[in-house]
Amino acid sequence: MDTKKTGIKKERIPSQKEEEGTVRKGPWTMEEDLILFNYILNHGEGLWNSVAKASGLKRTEKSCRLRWLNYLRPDVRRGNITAEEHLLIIQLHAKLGNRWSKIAKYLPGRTDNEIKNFWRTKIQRHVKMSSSKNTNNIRHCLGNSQSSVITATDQGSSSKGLISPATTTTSFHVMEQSNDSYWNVEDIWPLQLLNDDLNDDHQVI
DNA sequence: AAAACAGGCAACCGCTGATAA
DNA sequence: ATTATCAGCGGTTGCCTGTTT
Repeated sequence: MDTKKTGIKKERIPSQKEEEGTVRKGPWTMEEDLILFNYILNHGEGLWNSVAKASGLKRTEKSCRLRWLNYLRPDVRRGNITAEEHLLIIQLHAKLGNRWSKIAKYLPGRTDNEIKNFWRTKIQRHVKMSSSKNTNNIRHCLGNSQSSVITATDQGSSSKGLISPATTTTSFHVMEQSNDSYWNVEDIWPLQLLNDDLNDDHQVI
């Protein structure tokens, strides 16, 4: 999978536009960001096809949309995932699976891409590591629904009342105070790492 | 000091569902 | 009912940077 390790690169057939050199790819420049930002400021979100064309950017509509949603949008939060967000992601993932956009809705300012990356880099790796040394930890944690708001077996209760965007910050202390060895707190996550840069002050533009 | 390695993350790709014609 | 187009989603890739050897 990881071409960094395998050295195998997947061949990609360039589209006609790409071959003609009319579509730009790769990292966005500040100029492009400004153009897109100003265009959306003046014309509003949506109609990405026309955004891509009318703004004069040599980008696809998908690229424009992604850049806006993941980076330029004013309400996008920068900086590390907080402890509360971390726990919420774990809980929501246990319930929703890889529905990143759904999970993102419960984390204001966080993008599905950000959460997905976070899960893959931080959580999934730890789960693999800890599962190899203690396979039962996860099952034990998720099956023990008394102390967690959402569990893997909590399929029927869905979103009505148990958890919602308005109640996302509740109940984390309950889990942390439990005497049980939770993989999602003890194994996964050295808390101090996540609190390092909470006050980071990134500029969007 | 330099090379190799690994992690983090932005961006791309392909697929799917919704909607309009 | 069918087809075309658009928007959104999840998976994957590849670059950049920090760490280790």
